[in-house]
Parts: sequence; C-alpha cells; structure tokens
Amino acid sequence: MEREGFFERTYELVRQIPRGRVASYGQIAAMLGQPRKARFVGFAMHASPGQAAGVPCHRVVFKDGSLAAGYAFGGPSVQRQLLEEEGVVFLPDGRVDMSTCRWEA
DNA sequence: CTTATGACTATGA
DNA sequence: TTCATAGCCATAA
Repeated sequence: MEREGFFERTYELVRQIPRGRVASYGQIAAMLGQPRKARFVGFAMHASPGQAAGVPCHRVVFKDGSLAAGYAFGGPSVQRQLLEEEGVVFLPDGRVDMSTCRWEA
C-alpha cells in the first residue's frame, strides 16, 4: 500500500536526521514530494515505532520549532532534554532554534 | 456527496 | 509577539 510506503519513507527520512538537528513536518513532507501532507507526517510520527526503533520522532518539530505537547512520547520536557543532549539549541521561549538547527537535506 | 478529524501551515487581528 | 481562524490533503462515516 502506498500509505505504508509513505510511512516507511517518512521513517527513513527522519532516521537520516543528523544528531543535533531538527526538521519540520512540512519540510519532511516536502522531501517526500507532498508538502501538503504535513499532517500525515505527524500522524506517521504518532504511529512510529519509536526512537528506540531508529525513528527519532523527537527531532521532528513544528515549522516554528515548537513541539507537539500533549502527544509527545512523554511530554515536551523529555523531548527538549533529548534534543539538548544532542546539541540542539533551545530559545528562551522553549522552542528550538530552527534558524540554526534546521536540518539540511 | 457532505461532514468530521488530524504530532500542520499560513494569514489576520 | 501571541491567539484565533481558514486552508490544505487523505480517510472514514
């Protein structure tokens, strides 16, 4: 099914995100060739096997650097901690510095 | 066919 | 700058 292919592609792409780098849903969706499916990218993260399986969904954030509080795997606090561990810079607002940590294909 | 929902994004107040 | 609303695409009822 194409849907699984989309999911698999999303996982693989997220898996390629280097350490200390983050990407937005729309950015990943655009890399998949469908920038309008940013929501499905997020859904793929929701259905993702988890970072332990090789899918660092915590490196996927909003276009403005915000996190999906409420649906995160353990709360945005944990996500922020993980990202900081990898070297991602956080702004005083509690958002990721996309201007610097944005992943480049 | 119309309506509702969703880890989104862009625009306007 | 922050908050609210509309638009977008795919799937389900």
